[in-house]
Amino acid sequence: MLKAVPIGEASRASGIKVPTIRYYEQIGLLPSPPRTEGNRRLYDGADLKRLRFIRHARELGFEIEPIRELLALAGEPDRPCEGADRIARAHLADIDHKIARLTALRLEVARMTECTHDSVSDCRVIEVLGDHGECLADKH
Amino acid sequence: MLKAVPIGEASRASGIKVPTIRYYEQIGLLPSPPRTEGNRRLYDGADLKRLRFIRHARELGFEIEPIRELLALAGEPDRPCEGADRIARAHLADIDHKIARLTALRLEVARMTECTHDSVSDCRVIEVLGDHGECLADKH
DNA sequence: ACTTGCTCCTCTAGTCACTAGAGGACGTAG
DNA sequence: CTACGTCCTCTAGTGACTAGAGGAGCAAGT
Repeated sequence: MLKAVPIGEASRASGIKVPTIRYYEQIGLLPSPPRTEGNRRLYDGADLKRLRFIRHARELGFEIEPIRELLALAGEPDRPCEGADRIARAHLADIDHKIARLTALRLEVARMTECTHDSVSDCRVIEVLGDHGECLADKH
Repeated sequence: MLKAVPIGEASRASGIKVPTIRYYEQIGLLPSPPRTEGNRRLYDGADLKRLRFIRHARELGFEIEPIRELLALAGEPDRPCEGADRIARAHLADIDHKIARLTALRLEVARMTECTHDSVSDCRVIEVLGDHGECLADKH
């Protein structure tokens, strides 16, 4: 309500790039703001708050659809906790899964790079990649 | 040289889906194999080896371009180690970077889900996402 | 010979979350 | 009045596939 700002300033205030803000509007994550006579978007304080919410959620690795749900839940001050909590827990499980997978990969790639490096034609990197039996785990 | 197989069998033997094999051929990761009179691809042992190499590298999280380089290096038995080792080490650094970032995210999302759950209108999930000051770190 | 069912072919378009660029209009400071 | 920055819309590109349409080849059974 204090003042409405153009998209560039909304971008600076939220840390979201200008084309990305327009993209969020296009996919309906952000409501279409009013325009000036010159057809330029004008964002108010609520829009900026929403943008910062989105940015923070994206930084935490939430995908767009969960963010859409979280925004809907944040909109109604009654019982947001169950739904929001479920989404956050699902995301946490996803993060744990990714960390576990990357840790397994790390181990194998590290083993691979333990190349004696003096030997020339028997490179562990190439060898390990070529020989499937060298692999520790195949799980996704 | 033992026998050439059609794409479906190459898929089963390598664990790479049929459309993906065709895609690899399209982007030049895999040479175009000879065809039967009926225009069907025929893969020999070297092709299957290459496919398994690619699959294993993909499973370890290598991207296509690094794999392309690794395949080129594997092709010449002289001095493959320096280049291959560099690629593998770069990938390892990338994995470490991702793990570090995910670990930081995990901490924050976990903190977020420590919701007392009895309180209704003050949900930590929504609150943390809305309030930027709650954030521990902003780094990418 | 015919049909059934599987595999194969090419081609296009869709995924996710943007990003880049073209080509143009507006707004303001000098 | 001109220069520059900001804004507009629209299209296409990214990576690494995946899905589907629409059709042809091929082997086995009737």
